[in-house]
Amino acid sequence: MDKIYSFRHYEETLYTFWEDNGYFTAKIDPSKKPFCIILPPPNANADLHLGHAMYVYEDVMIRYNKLMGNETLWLVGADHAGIETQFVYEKYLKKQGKSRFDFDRKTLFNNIWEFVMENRGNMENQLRKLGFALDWSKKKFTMDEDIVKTVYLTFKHLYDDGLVYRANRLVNYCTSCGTSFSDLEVVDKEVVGNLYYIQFPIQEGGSVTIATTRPETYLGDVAVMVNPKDKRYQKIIGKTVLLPLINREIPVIADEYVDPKFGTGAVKVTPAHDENDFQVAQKHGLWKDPVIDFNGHMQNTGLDDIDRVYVVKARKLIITKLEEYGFLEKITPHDMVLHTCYRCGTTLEPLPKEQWFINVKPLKKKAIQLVKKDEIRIHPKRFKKQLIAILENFIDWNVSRQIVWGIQIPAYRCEKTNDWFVSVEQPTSCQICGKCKFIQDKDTFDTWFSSAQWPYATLQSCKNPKSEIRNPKSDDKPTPFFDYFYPTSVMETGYDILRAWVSRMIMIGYFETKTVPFQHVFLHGMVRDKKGQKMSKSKGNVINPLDMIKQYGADAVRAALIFGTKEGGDVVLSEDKILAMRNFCNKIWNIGRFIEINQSQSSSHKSQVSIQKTSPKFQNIKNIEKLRKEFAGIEKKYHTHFKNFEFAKAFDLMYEFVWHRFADYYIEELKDSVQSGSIEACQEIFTVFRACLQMLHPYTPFVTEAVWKAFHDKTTSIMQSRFEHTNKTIRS
RNA sequence: GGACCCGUAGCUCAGCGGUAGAGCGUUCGGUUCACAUCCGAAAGGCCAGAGGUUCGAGACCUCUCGGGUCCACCA
Repeated sequence: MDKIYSFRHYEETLYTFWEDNGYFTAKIDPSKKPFCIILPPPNANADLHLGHAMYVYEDVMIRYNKLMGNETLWLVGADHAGIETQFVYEKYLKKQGKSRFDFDRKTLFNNIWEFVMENRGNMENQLRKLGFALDWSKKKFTMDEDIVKTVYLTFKHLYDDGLVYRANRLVNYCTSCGTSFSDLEVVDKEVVGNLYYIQFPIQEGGSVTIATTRPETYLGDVAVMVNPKDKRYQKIIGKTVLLPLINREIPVIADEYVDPKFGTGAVKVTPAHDENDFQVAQKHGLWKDPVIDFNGHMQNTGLDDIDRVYVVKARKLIITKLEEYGFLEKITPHDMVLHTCYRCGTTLEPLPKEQWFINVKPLKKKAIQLVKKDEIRIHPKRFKKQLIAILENFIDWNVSRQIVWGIQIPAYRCEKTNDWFVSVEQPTSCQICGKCKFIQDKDTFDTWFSSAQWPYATLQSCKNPKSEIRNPKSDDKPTPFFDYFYPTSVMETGYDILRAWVSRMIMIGYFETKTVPFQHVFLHGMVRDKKGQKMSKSKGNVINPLDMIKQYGADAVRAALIFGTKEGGDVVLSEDKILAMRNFCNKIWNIGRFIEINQSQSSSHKSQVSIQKTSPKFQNIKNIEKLRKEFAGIEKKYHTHFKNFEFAKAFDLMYEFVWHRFADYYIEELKDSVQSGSIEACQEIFTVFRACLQMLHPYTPFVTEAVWKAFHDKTTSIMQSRFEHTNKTIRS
C-alpha cells in the first residue's frame, strides 16, 4: 500500500468494477427483504449541482442495506423538466439568431429531444463520479414510451373517476413567453407602485371612489363591492354605477371579503383579470369577458382608441383620459407585489383560459390520512406537520402547460360538438360523434404530473430479464419488479420540493396503486456556503461538486455533506471541510497500511509469536478487552442511528471512534505488542478495523473498498460482505 | 396574517435533562519507527436575553430581541 491514499488511482476503476460485476443490479430474490429507493430524477439536460450531491444519503441507505443482506434497488432516471428545458433550448436558439417560432411543433419537439439526448450522458456520468450505487440497467426517462403510457393511463383513470375537469380559470399567463405558469413557478417581486383613486358616478346621483393598482382593468368591471358592515356605503348598496368614459352600468354589491380599511373601502370587481375578483364574482354569478388578450393587448373595452393597445401603454392613456374628464381623484404610492415570469421577468397577466384541472379534494383527503396515521413516516419528524398543512391547503391542480417540450395531453376535441374525450391510444375515430377529424389538445402536462407517478411508473416498466414473454394487453403485463419492490422503502429528497413533488406523489400514487408509494420520507437540507448563504451564480459562491471531487475525491465530498450536520438541516459546505474529510479518508487508509505492514511482519516472525504468547502483558490484554467492549457499544449505537434515520450521527460517531479512539488511543497503546507480533492484539485490531470499514463504507465507499481489497482477494468486494454483529446488536 | 427553523469557541456547526464538543483557524512542542493529508499539548464560551419547570437546564415551557425559510394576502 502507498504511503498516502490517492483516490485518483482508485475511484474510476472501482466504480467500473462495481458496475461491471453487477453489484448495483437488483434482482428479485424472495428469500431477501427488498429495499428500494427511487432517485429523484435529475433534469436530463442539466449538469449536477451540490443539491444533487445530497442524494448521497440515498447511497448511504442503499449500501447499508446491501451490507445488511437485503436486496436493494436504487432506480435511476432522468426528468424531461418541461419548462426549464424548453427555456434552456430557446436560449440556445436565440444564440443562433432563431426562435421557437421558426419551427413547427413536431420539428421543435424533435430538436429539443436531440438536444437533451446529447447532454443526458453528462448528468449520468456525474452521478457515477459521486460513487452512487445506482442500478443503471433499469434507467428510465420521463418521456420513455412506457412511462408516457402509464402517465396517459393515470390521466384516463382520473378522468373516468370524474376527477378531471376543464375549466375557464385564471392562469398566470406570460404574454411574452406565451404560456401559463403554476403558482409555484411565479416569482414575486416587491415594488413601489401606484394606487389610483377613481371616481365612479352613481346613476341615482353622487359618486363612489374606488382605489386600484390596475386602472385599465376597470373596463372589464362587473361590479363595485363594499363591505356590508361599512356604514359609509350602506345606502349605495344595490344602486347602479356608470363606468367612466363608457357609461356601462354595473351594480354596487356587498361582500365580507372587502377590507373597509384598505383604500376607500370600495372595490372594483374584474373577474377576468384578478384571481380574487374571479372568485368573488363567481359567488355572485357575475362575469365579463376579458378586456386583455393573450398577447397583452386591450380588447373589447368599448373604447376604440384603447383596443389593441399594449396594456402598460393603455394604463397611461386611460389615466390621462380619466384625469382629463375629472374622474381621477388622486394617485398615491403603494407597496405591492408583482407576479412575474421566472423566465423573462415580464409581469404575469391573470387571464381566463380553458385548462385541464384535477380535483384534488378526494386525493388529498386520503393523503392526509396516510401521513397522519404514519402509513408514510416523515423524517425528520418536524416535516410531518408541514406536509399535512401543505396537503390541506392544496387547491385544484392545473396540469395544462402551453409548451411543446412535454407529454402531450391525450385529450381530443370533437370538431362537431366541441366536447372532449380522453384516450390512451391514439384514437382512430372520434369517440363523440364518430366521424369528425377531432383535434388533440396542443397543451402538454405539467412536468410534476409525470413526476408524481414516478415511483410506480418506473417500477411497472422494469422488465424481468427472465420472463421476457409479455402479455400484449397493456393493462395486464407482468410487473415483477413492481410487485417485489413496491411500495418503495424511502423517498429521499430536499425539503424544498415537499409541496411540488412529495405531496403529489402521495396523492397520485395512492389513487393509482391503492397503496402508499413509499414507506418513509427522508428530507435533506439545502447546501449553503461558508457564510450560510444560498449558492447562486450571481453571488459567485457556487461550489461545483465535480471540481471538488477532482481535487479531493468523491469520498471527501460525500463525507463533507454529512459530517457534523443535523438531519434535515441546511448544510454549510466549505473547502476546508472537504479537506478535513479527505484527511479522514487518508487516516482510514493508513490504519489499513499499518495493519498490512505488521501482518506481514508478524507472519515472518511466527516463531516469536508463540514466545510472546507465553509472556502476556496484562496491560495489553486489558486494552484489548476494553477495545472489544467499547466497539460493541459503537456498533450498537451505529445501527440504532440507522434505524432512526440519523445518518449524520452514525457517521460522526464513526469519525470520532475510528480516528480518535481506535487510531489515536488503541493502536498507539497496542503498538508495541503488535509490532513484536502479538496475535491477540493483531487479531482484535484487524477484526475491529474490518467492521469499521463496513460501517464506513456507506459514506466513503471508495477508500473502504480500496483498503478492503488490500486484505482480500482482489476479485471480491466489500459490497459482498455482511455486517457480522447485526444479529447481536439490532432486532429487525 | 399562518407555520417552521436557527442564535453555543475567532469562523462554520454538532450537542436533545447530569463535569461545555468537532472541523477549520490560532499558540507551543514533536518527522528514521502507519499517516506532516500526522502526533502531543494549550489558549479561547454568562451556550442571544428575561422569567418558569426541576435536586439539577444550551437542552423542556412562556415571553422578548435578532437572523432565515415556506405558505397565504396585497383592490
